[in-house]
Amino acid sequence: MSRPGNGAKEPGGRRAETRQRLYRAAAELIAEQGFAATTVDSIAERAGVAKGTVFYNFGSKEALFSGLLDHGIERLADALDAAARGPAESPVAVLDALMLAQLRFFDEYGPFARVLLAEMWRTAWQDAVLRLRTSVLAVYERVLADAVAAGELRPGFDTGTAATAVFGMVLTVAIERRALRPDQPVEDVHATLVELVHRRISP
Amino acid sequence: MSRPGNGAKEPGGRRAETRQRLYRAAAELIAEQGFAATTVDSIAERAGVAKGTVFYNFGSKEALFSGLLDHGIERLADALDAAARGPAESPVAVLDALMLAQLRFFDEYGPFARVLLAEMWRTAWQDAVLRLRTSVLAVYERVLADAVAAGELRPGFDTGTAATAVFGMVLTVAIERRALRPDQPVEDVHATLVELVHRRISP
DNA sequence: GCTTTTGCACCGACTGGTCAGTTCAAAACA
DNA sequence: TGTTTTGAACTGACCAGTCGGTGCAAAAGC
Repeated sequence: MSRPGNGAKEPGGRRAETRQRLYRAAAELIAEQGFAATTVDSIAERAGVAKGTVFYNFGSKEALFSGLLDHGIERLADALDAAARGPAESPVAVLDALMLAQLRFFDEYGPFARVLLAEMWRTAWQDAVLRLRTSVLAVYERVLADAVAAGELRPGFDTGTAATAVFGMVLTVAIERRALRPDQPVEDVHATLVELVHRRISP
Repeated sequence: MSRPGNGAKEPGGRRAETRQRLYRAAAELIAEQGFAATTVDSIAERAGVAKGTVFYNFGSKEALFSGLLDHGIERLADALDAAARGPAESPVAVLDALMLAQLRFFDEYGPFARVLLAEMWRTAWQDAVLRLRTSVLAVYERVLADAVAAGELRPGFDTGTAATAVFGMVLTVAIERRALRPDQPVEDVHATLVELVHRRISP
């Protein structure tokens, strides 16, 4: 039958590329207008694809969006994991690296950052939020726990809240920079955040 | 004309109360579902009012939302201003007070916090964002600038980015707490944020 | 006093338009 | 050859905004 057989796995495949284009178009439009205000027609048009293709590939508007969230969260988790595995002198230095990696990721996938921020706490996508918590926030929390273990943070420090705090801080700043100060180097923003969090200040 | 003509000004007036109820209902529903997905019918229903009343009072769905944003931003700005004017030993202590005030405000008006987070960067509401920046973020920025002047922060420190960072951090944490840890005292969350930002840590 | 008028605030059925999702035959691909 | 995409027509639900009408309390008239 004409049901989605496979072909979705191979990264370079025709179908995979169509999906990428749809993800990109959907992220842009939803970032601009929100999920409900974005029509499937407009997504298809921006992706340069027929409307039928959207339903052939995803089955529904919701499934497309759900796939988009999963896709983005997975890539973000990969980026943070990679940063966390790099060489670093101390847990706190790893925290720096994480923040920079998150900034760079959202610099590249700006529309996704806005989608994530806007939809993150919507009860409709609780599954995706759960994945965000277990695969992205967990990276931050682990590093903070390491810092506690290394004596760089007080024992008993609430690493869960702190992880959310740092993630939200970077997310907000990344979006603000893209919207209002696109020319400011990411490194400068990162330096400010590091100073703010680490108090590495020389008056 | 023969009669009060407005009635919108007097806080206890019938019309003012209707508007308050509509703001509240709209904030709750939009926080849950987003602006576009929220119908005027549902807002009216939750407010215990007929649909026509919404249009009588605000003219359009957009105008209602715009009014809601302004209303909330104004109250938030007032809350932060009050906190900033309170007695404090140093600019950094004022920063603490600001974060606590913001946490408390969003604790009380949780739905508004989510609306703000989700819609803040939507180009459609640029005016409201501008008001947020000039009346809310400016309070943070001023305090940070004071800290620079007092030698508590390095000269040249990017107070604009830092203000956004702190605001976004508190906003994110406030929403997460309400959604996932409603029993945790606001003061505990505040303490964690203060430690994170101030490095007041005793290993 | 007490009756009538005025107009604010509200009501809710109705309308005109929009959009998600379906269907399918034909074409393009690989 | 089987898979994927196309494009266009169709439907059924849904929704913002409209509009004629109601209730009511204060002011004006008597």
